[in-house]
Amino acid sequence: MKKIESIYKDLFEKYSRQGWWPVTELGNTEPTYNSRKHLAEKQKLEICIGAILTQNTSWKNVEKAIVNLNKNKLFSPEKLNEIKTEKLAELIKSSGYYNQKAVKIKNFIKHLNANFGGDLNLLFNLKIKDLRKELLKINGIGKETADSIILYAAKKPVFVVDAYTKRIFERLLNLKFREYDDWQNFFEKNLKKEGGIQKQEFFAEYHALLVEFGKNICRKKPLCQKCFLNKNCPSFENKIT
DNA sequence: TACCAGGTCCTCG
DNA sequence: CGAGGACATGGT
Repeated sequence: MKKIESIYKDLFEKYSRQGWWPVTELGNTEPTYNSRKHLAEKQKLEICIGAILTQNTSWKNVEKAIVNLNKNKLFSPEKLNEIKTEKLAELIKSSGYYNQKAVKIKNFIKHLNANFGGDLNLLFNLKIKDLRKELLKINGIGKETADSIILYAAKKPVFVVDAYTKRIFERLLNLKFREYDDWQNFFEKNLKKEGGIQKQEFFAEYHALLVEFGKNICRKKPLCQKCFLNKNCPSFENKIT
């Protein structure tokens, strides 16, 4: 078994299923973790907005913003189109960078409405490559945010690379790439099955597990003593604990 | 108190 | 290109 496969196995055995992406059940206001097989329109939009809100921000702060948006029934292309940027910024304040993020959300909605008639399914019908290109046209959506949307809202198999992913594999495998796409290619090539591409569920789970591991153990200042993967970790052996 | 969090864009050199 | 800065709240 490849190292990145056994790392997944160890993480899953330790943390079990993460149920990403957290989404609000219809009628409620707070997002919950509970891998849904099917997402309502409203929930897909919530994931897109959530992906923007969580840029360089802890999820707890994003949750408060999502609750506000839910209470105001704003997760619809029409409502988000109508609301003033300043008003939106106020509602998402807890997520930080709120002025920028309000503009980013508006940019996303404008693009969706102008080019896809406000229909996320129409956008998500694009092939992965085209969908990614489309999302990257929007000012405020970078590669990680685009891939999160593709993986968790459109439910297509892409490997999301975030700060945790890079940090964890730099330490665990001495892995280091300059470009985001090089990181992503590494995982997608090495996690490909013989029969074809890996399942979306697997990439979704792997990314979520890495976040959990990165938050609890492989922090910026890592807790190597507590780490259940330190056996073959070069960073641990080098005493960078 | 200082540091960190599920990044992205813009501006320089 | 690629480094460096701006954006900002809330938790530890």
